[in-house]
Amino acid sequence: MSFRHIIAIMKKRNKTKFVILGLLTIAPLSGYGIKSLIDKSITYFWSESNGQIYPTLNLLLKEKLIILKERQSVGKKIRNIYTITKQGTIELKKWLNTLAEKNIHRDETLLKLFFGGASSIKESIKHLQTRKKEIEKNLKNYHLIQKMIQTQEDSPHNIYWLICLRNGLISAKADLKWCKESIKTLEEHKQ
Amino acid sequence: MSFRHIIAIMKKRNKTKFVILGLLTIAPLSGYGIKSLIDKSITYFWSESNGQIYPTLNLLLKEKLIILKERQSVGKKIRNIYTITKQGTIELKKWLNTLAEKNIHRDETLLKLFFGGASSIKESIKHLQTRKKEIEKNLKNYHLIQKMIQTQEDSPHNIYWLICLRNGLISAKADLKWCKESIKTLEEHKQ
DNA sequence: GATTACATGTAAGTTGTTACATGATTAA
DNA sequence: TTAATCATGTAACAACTTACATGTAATC
Repeated sequence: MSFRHIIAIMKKRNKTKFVILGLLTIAPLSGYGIKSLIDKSITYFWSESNGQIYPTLNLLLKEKLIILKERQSVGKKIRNIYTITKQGTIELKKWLNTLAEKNIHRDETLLKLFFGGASSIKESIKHLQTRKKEIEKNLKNYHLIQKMIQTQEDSPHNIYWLICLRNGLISAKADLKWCKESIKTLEEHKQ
Repeated sequence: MSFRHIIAIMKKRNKTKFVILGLLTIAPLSGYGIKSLIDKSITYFWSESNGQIYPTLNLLLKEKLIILKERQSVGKKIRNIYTITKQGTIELKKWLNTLAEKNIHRDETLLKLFFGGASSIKESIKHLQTRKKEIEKNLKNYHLIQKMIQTQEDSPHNIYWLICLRNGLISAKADLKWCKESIKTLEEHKQ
């Protein structure tokens, strides 16, 4: 036990806090609603689990960054709807205006391809084909989301949502191109 | 405390193990060598910290998937060089031939852009410009790595490394295009 | 009558990073 | 002589997932 262990270790940025605050600027939501919204919208670049959401919700309540707007109780069913507070929007804005940390992305498919020499061309092609299918599925979904955003009434969020969506579209298309090209390269190499 | 907590919870896939095994198929390496090689090669799609590498190295020794090939001792300096065992290559191959888990990628920049409506156009453009600079830096590095691989003698790894590199190049270019386009969109929206 | 969706929450784990300690060697 | 690089390792934490418990309400 040395000195360094006594002094406080650098606080980690709990991003779940800001994801929740951000979503509450769109509409008041329950914990369940937050999880569903994440899975329907930002899931392609961000995800959260219930084990993160519910405890964070209580933390935010304690810090007065959100408040319980409504507590529905039909029979024994409980439903908590939260709203962001003024202090909450201030904290969110502070974080939004802060430089993003360098994002560390981990891609298991690429890792397996990198070590392809220790396996076989056949297996590597299989990984690429699985990836290809996944991208094609995502692409279809992106198009659906795009229509949904474009047909809804104008909101200050729309421009930002379309930008994020466009990132998904462009990246997916590029990745797809790479898949096709790489499958071809490996197949030619086989002969 | 219920039954579910007594029965073993599903084992997690320790991917650090396979990263190390994979790198040892390229050459015998020390812990330090492994860390350096990761930072010079696969860092764009995979990273590991010393806190993961050294304990895993001892785990792999215990499981006999690697062996201590050489123990250099000049003065008091210690240096452990590890080699992969036959059993190690078998385990690696097993993992390589297994479907990759769906990769969850978390992108803080996109998250901040998604909530841009709670901040300002100016701040959102700033995030995009930071991203743009980062990609441009990466692109330069990709070109350097590409030359390095292409000028070195032919090895069974080359084709796979070039495929991974090409993913970096294609993705980076697509992302850069998106950055430029999005900056323009937001700037036009300002007026 | 069974399944799915709605709804909240936690225990127990795994995974991963950070910030050090320790000390040798090499280059400016 | 100072700084950087080489080299191994760990304590303390933060972050995150999984697999449940425990219900209600709606729908097929």
